[in-house]
Amino acid sequence: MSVGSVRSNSGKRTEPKEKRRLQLIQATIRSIARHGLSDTTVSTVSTAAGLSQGIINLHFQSKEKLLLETLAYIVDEYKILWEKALKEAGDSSAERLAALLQVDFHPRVCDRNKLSVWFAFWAESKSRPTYRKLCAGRDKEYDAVIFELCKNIISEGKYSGIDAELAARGLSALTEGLWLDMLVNPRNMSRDYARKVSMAYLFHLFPRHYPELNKE
Amino acid sequence: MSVGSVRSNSGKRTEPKEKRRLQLIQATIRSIARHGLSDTTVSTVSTAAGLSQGIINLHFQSKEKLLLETLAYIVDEYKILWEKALKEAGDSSAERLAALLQVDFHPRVCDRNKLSVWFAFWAESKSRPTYRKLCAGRDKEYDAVIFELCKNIISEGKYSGIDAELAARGLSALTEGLWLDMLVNPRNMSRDYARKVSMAYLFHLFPRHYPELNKE
DNA sequence: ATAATGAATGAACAATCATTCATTTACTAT
DNA sequence: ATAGTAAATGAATGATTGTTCATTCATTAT
Repeated sequence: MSVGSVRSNSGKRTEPKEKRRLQLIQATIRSIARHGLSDTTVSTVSTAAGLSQGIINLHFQSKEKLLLETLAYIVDEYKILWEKALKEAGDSSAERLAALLQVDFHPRVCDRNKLSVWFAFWAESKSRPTYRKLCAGRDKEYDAVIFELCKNIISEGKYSGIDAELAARGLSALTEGLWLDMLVNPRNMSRDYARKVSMAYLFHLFPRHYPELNKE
Repeated sequence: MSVGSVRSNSGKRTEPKEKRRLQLIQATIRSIARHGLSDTTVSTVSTAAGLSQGIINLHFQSKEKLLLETLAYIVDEYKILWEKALKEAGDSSAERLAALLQVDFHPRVCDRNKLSVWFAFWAESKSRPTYRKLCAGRDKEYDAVIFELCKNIISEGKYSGIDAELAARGLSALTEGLWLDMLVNPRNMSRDYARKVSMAYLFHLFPRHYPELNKE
């Protein structure tokens, strides 16, 4: 993924390899969003990129590999974003958990084109183990972090009657469900409202840790 | 959908029209679950049904119409299930809301093959208005009912600091997210556990209405 | 039994798809 | 400038797809 010492020569007919690959991946995202995965063909992608038919087999060996790298690109971007958020967040578990949710509703993550890609691959993950494995990496780490944070908050706040795992699983499922609503029915679910729904859940779980949420 | 006065002649080579159509719809569900929507062809469906190639264009005019009717079938089944649950439920809003969640995690709804179909069409709904419209009907009614129930429970229980719409949207998003987890990672999310996550959410929202949930 | 009906078949067809590769084009080094 | 290298093209290819339809077959009515 390193761009390295690539000279800036945008618009030229021949671009450096990594730049073309990225361009094609982004064109793939747009094509999946516009036509759906079923109707995404080599032709729709290369047209979206403004390039020729053969370009895909030149830079990726096959259409299937392009699709896999497109999924990997989105998974990677998401992971980088929330790892960065964790680094920059404060020390308290409550802050760190809130920071994670900020990422989940960040414009770069909630972009409707990218959501199309997430759900396109999730939908086919049952029949394609390769897709599932790529996504499973994300889930495992992410869920573990959220679980730890919930556990800390519960013991810090001496909350009784809250199971950390139930709360954590609920939180991550809630996020996924809100993503789906934003994808399918964007008029009824904006990014900002989704964030509010998610924060309301946090407030009801841990009222003493998120008192300010009650006033929004 | 009325089977009417159809004589039972299972196994015969020529079945009544409605029976064949249902058989093909169920084969389509299995095919989408097994191969994904992208790789579901007329051939995979007819093979899954144990019938010949031409059968699909005979009973449905095209593959596209078969897919639409398959989605409509699942949407319909779900609607019938939760309308029936509402009729049979008690009068209190708390009971009625719990009854709805029971349906959401009913084996007939959470069947992994059917979840594959839901998500396959949701994933493509952005590019196919026809799919979105079919699903939108479900969402609108369902969300309205959940919202009303939440509103009633809030006023009954004099809960302060809970916005009914935030709670309702959260509840329906949570369900969808749990469905996704059951589809993508069934080992980590069973039907029973999903139900528990969802009930825990209810308990934290309305603790005085669902005291028993805290002991499970 | 026989004829009539229509459901089911599957080979054939046209369209669409991913992939290949000989050719063209652009950039770099000398 | 020129040769050499790499990138990009797009027509051609073979495989796959949805659809059609003449034929076969099972059931029903006479």
